[in-house]
Amino acid sequence: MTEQQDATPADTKPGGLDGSRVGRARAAAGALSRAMRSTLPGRSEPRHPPTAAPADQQRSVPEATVARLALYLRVLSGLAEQGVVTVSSEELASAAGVNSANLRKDLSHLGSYGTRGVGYEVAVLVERIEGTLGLTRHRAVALIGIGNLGHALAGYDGFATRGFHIAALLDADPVRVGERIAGLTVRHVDEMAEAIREHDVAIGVIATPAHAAQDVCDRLVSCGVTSILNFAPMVLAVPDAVEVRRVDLAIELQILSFHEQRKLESVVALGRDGLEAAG
Amino acid sequence: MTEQQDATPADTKPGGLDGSRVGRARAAAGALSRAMRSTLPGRSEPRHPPTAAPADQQRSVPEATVARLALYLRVLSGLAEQGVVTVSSEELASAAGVNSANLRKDLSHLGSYGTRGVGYEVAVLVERIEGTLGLTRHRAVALIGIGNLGHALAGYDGFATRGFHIAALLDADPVRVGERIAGLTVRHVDEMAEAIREHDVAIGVIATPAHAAQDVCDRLVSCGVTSILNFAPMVLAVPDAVEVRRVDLAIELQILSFHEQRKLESVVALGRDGLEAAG
DNA sequence: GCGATTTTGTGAACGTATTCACAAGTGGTT
DNA sequence: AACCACTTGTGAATACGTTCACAAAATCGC
Repeated sequence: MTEQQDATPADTKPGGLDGSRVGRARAAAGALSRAMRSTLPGRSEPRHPPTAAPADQQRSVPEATVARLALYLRVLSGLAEQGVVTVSSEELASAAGVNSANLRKDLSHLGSYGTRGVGYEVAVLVERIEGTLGLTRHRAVALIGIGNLGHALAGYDGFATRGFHIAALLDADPVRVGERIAGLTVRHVDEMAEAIREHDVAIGVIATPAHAAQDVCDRLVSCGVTSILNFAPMVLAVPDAVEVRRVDLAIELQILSFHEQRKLESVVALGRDGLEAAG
Repeated sequence: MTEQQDATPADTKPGGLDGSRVGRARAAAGALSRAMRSTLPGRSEPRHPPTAAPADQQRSVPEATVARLALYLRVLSGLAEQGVVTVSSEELASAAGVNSANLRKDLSHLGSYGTRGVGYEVAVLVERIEGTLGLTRHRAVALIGIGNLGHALAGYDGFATRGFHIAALLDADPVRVGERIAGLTVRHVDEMAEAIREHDVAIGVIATPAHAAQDVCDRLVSCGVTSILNFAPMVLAVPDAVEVRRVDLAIELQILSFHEQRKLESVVALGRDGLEAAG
């Protein structure tokens, strides 16, 4: 997965200061303002003494596991709807497309509640995973950039179904301001601060064109938003404390293209080898 | 990624044999059409003899590297537009949000063409990366499911800009068939086979509701498509030889939610520790 | 209650990915 | 030509992630 994985790149600073964000030629690395960082206690979470509290296992859930937990949750919801009460690691794993040992290890990170010889209770797992992912709290989302993609996202009900609700739609284009979508009115991006405060927004979703994304991102950060989902095809610079996840459609296609290419090459290589062997 | 990242899940096997896929009540993954698989030569690419051709370094580019190459390409295109001719690993890395050693190692996989003391020529890198990712070939894409998201994808110009072009739009809803979007007419999904043959489609993009996705996927596979980008919120079952990448918006939000949660907890923990220390 | 069977939870082995750190080139300057 | 500042390319070290394999529960049938 990866990829997607680190998300908190280099550089920082919202405001002007180092306006040379990516400057001319080389200024990319430019003056890295390391400001903030003040708090974070070291990030690598030393090992906790064996005296740690027994109940809260959810320290140190590996990143890769987190992504899969969300996936398990999806599969489990489906099972629950079908009235399935218990599920074995083997069943759940194959429905999620992962190795069952991997699944068990993942679940063990949240202080697993399975029963040997039986499996896991679907309801219990759902509850534990939701707790770990923080889905019991209701999280408000602001969506910025109401173009084609923004429209689609605003209308996407997959958000609402799991504790997220879109609380604000923002766009810079006066023509779009005032439009009503999915029960919300599009507001101007300059009202971002109010909108975020009003609805206690925790997550910003950027669906603007690339050229506007960094500015929108900086504004979100300065409003205190520390989690951003970025659909704009570019790398955002943010302070360490802000978590950015990028969804890049063109890159996904390029990765697929690579695999197509490789299949082709291996066919060619096989053919060549065959000829060589035969010649 | 993440993540996002493995994409070719567990199991397979065409025939019955291990019919016990996932059992009854728990039949989440249901009747998986496992057809095909016929060809694939073994997937794990044994080690090649040391006599391998010297020029084609592109065997064994690690998965994680591939994802980043696409990212570098994006950054490099931006630099090229700005007229930048050479770039150092440090500059490029920080613009892409990765470690510079990591970047150099990535580039070394494609038989790097940098100059010590100077850096890389932007144009050369672009060319090498495009070659490695197979972007020199023109790749036709079929998009299935023309709802909100499908519309947005059909209109997204980020596809066209890098060697991909949407060759067919398909939907199961007769109401949508006939609609014209971005110069294409929506055809009925039953015409998939013709459409794919006509345009030599290499990649399928699924933007249908979850309940239709597996069926569409099976059809794509039976038409010989071996690369699929799946936006439907579910795990697709496919033969080993087919590469699936999933883009799941709700899961992205849930991962962000987890990090929000963790920040919160660490604040709470710090507070508690502080009190304990003080008390 | 006991053995057969199932399935969890996890140590250990393995594999992949990232980062460090530095020798070896390169171009520019004197 | 000798030096300096810079930057690549890569071995070695480290970190992270997955899979294996099996002991330790748990249930069931008798």
